[in-house]
Amino acid sequence: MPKQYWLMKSEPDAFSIDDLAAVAQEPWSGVRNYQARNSMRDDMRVGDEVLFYHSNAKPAGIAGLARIARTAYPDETQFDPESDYYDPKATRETPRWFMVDVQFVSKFSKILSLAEIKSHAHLFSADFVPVRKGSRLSVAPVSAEDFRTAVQLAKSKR
DNA sequence: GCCAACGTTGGC
DNA sequence: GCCAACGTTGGC
Repeated sequence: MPKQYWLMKSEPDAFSIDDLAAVAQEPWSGVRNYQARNSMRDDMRVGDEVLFYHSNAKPAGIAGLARIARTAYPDETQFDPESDYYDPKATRETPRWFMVDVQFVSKFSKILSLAEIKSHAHLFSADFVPVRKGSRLSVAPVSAEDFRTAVQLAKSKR
């Protein structure tokens, strides 16, 4: 399968691009959306490239790049009654939620804000998640073209 | 804090 | 299987 591209959202108050840089690699636990899970479980491959998006941030936008370092395996937090992400319907025999490992690649010198992305919406496909109204997917596929465009835009900033 | 958009749940 | 109610996401 050719390399694929993704956008993954995180609230920087909880886990930012700086946090990812500090740990180098992180299990992406806590995803509790079926579409996002299916993308991680079925489609992500080691080496896939990721736009790391800060949501609920000032400003919101793409903060840097990451890559997939490990394919999907069961998210331990679903089995932990103490966890916010506990799922009583999940069992170790039939886990419901999966996670991948995400590895830090780079932090943009300046965040590519959502406002900037929208002001250049014509450069992106209509499917590009940040320009799609009301998109709430925490993990979403991105076309190779949109990925490249986002990286170029970010790097053209100073 | 507001609220639109969207996903999930559960009654029928 | 439909769909209203509800909860959450996420930009502003």
